[in-house]
Amino acid sequence: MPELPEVETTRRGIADAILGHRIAELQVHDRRLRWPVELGIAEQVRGQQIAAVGRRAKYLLLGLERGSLILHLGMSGSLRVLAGDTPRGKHDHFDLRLEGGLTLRLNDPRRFGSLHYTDEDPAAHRLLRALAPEPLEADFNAEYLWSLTRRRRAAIKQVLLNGRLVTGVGNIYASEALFRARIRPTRAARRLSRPECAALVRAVRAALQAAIGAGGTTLRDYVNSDGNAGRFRQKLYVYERGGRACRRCATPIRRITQGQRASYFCPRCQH
DNA sequence: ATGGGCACCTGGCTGC
DNA sequence: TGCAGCCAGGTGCCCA
Repeated sequence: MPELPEVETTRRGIADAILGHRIAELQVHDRRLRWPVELGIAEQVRGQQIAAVGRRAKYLLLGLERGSLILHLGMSGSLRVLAGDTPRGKHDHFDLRLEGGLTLRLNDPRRFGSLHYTDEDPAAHRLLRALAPEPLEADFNAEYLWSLTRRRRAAIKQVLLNGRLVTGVGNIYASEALFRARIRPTRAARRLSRPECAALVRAVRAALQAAIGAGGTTLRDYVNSDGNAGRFRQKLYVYERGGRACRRCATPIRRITQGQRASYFCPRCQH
């Protein structure tokens, strides 16, 4: 599910409600996430105040007084801020109960999400330390993309999905960004010209920012922290639009498979 | 070093 | 209705 725009929408949606609140208790109802939630976490976070609500790539970071909670929504996770007495439902994994009565609850049917705690700088955590630059920051730029792609024989779509090279972009926005940059997903990364790298960087940024502005994309089950669907689906150019008319030139959008995942592109607009 | 494929899950949809 | 098969927004890890 969530790519960077959905995670960022979630971050913004929960920040005001939980910032400055103290953790009364972390109640883990179902430890079974991508990695089993470590039992000691509850003990470590109890009583700590939430000092920051940040994001690194698709990870949410809750900065506490003495450490950080690192959480990932996987393919199907969503976070809600709820009244503490809201009944639990299927696939609810934990409640971060706050003093004052609210609770931050994770629901994740497919269990690809995760929850970790670290006392150290979260950037040094094993899950975060090798991540590429933030796509909306200045160090993700044409020069960066150009130099890293020079030796890459892999398709540019695969490069966009490799979090050590580019972060925040998942299957939806990889196709969307490539459409905006007019580059075919199958092009070998090393064959991109400098101007194409520049265009792709701009396209990645534009696609992510537009989606953030619309509260993310809901295809099936994603909900924002307010329980509502994202509104970006209507604005997608190619994703899940196989066979339908290209919004730019009316040619039917094509669907192909790359690395066992769907890619969509316009055979006329993209080269 | 790079790249390809698999694994981890549940649920919804399609077609027989 | 039932059931098998396929597909889905992520990403760490193993192997060649």
